[in-house]
Amino acid sequence: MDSRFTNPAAPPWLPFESRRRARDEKREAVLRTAVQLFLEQGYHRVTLNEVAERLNITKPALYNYFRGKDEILFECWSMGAELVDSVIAEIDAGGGSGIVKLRKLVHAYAEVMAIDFGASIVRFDVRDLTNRNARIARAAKKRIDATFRAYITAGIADGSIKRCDAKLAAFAIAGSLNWIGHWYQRDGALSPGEIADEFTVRLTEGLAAKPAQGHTTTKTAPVARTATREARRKATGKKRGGASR
Amino acid sequence: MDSRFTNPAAPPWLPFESRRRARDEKREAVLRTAVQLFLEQGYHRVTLNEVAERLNITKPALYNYFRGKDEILFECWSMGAELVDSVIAEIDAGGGSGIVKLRKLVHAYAEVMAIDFGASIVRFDVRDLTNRNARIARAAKKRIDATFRAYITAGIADGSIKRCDAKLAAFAIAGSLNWIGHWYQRDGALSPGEIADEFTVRLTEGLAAKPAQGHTTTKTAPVARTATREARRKATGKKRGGASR
DNA sequence: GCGATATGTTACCCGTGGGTAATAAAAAGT
DNA sequence: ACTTTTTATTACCCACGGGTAACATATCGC
Repeated sequence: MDSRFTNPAAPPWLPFESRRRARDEKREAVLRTAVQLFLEQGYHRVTLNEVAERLNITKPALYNYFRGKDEILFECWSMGAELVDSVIAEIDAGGGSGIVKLRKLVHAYAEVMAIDFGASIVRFDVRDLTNRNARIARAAKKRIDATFRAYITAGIADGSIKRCDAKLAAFAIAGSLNWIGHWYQRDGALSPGEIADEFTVRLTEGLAAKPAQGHTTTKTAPVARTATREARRKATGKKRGGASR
Repeated sequence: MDSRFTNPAAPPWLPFESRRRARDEKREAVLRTAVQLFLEQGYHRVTLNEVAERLNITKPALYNYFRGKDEILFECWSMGAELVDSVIAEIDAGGGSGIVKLRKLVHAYAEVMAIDFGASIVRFDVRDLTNRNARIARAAKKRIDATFRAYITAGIADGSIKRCDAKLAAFAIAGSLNWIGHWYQRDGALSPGEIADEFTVRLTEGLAAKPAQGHTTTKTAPVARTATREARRKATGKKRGGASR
């Protein structure tokens, strides 16, 4: 079997092979490679030469797809943010009490942390981004935190969650989940599913008004990329933010 | 009142003032300044010139106290690790069931995360250290994690904590606490004490076998620097690790 | 007071790595 | 088949910042 299909980050530029794949595929291939390297070694220790080398191209070729290193970082980050956004959108679309929504969020968020792009949300340093992009990133993080808080507040209101400081409870839960992004590794003993299941009960058992009503088999559909990205992709190659940098 | 006494990181090199303070005081002043800058801007964005400037000296002067930037980083990290070590030592010295020890640890650890040196344990990237120091750092982190796990295991054994996966429970709790180091800020709405109190109940209420026996007023003495550092300080200026770098 | 040691300073080196021409070679359009 | 556009390459620039050498000046033991 061709390793290009088994290796998640295999580059479409295999030497001496047809290079006629679509631009977007290549762009994403860059991001997949970059996010791996960034997580592995840390943004500052990864050189663009290194990224390019893994893709069987050279550094300047990257500039056909991105305006600079920091934009690659931001796009990786963005991919992760979209994962979370789609998760939240789906939960909001569905119904349920506060505690049910919270449990869904905890479960799905835990799984996102086990994905490279997902982990990048919490492991990348927003200070490495341009001012403009940093603001976007911070706003997104704030929205995510607000969602945790909203579900808890809703749960207290509808009686499914017992009285507590929603702000601190959200911090505690989100912190615990974010930390997964720092210790999880694919080849570890725990699968993303196991981690998500365990964290779902562990992080909410103290909050539930009732001792926990049987197993929460209300699984969210496996995280998938949405189409929201499509639109923005077309804007590539245009000017970068004004007051940034 | 002289700002030197109110500002926590005021340098002892005030211009045109007597510079005859002890070497160790200056060394620590460097660390206090460095840790602040590192947390504020991130290790890679802080230049040694900048550190020196804040201390009213010049870059090469720093090399009288440290062998290089990474050693400064490690020593900052080390200060934090000692805070945790002393906390654990104190708890181990005292008695109590598993849940009591765990609560003490959670409370004290939360407070450590609100201290610059404490936050540095979780916010600095071990990959910025030399191989030798990175090993030391990783080992220390492992010991801390093992302590959380040990208290939980002990609690399950003595019946004060209900059955659960000790490994994942420890990850959940430690993650939540570590995350404090990422969001806490001195000028925020929450005081370290409030955070510690809230986290102590929030993170252990789900684990306790009994619904929580009144307020846990078993406060650990405020975190203080131990004397263990004294010995090592004397070794300064000697050769650095062999296979490192 | 006087040499030895500790602690600074100024001036410099140089490796690193992001970013940019200038240019070649495919792909695509017509 | 030809031009045009896209995509990649080779060769280079240069700012930045960690680290060092050579030198100046306190401080201290005696």
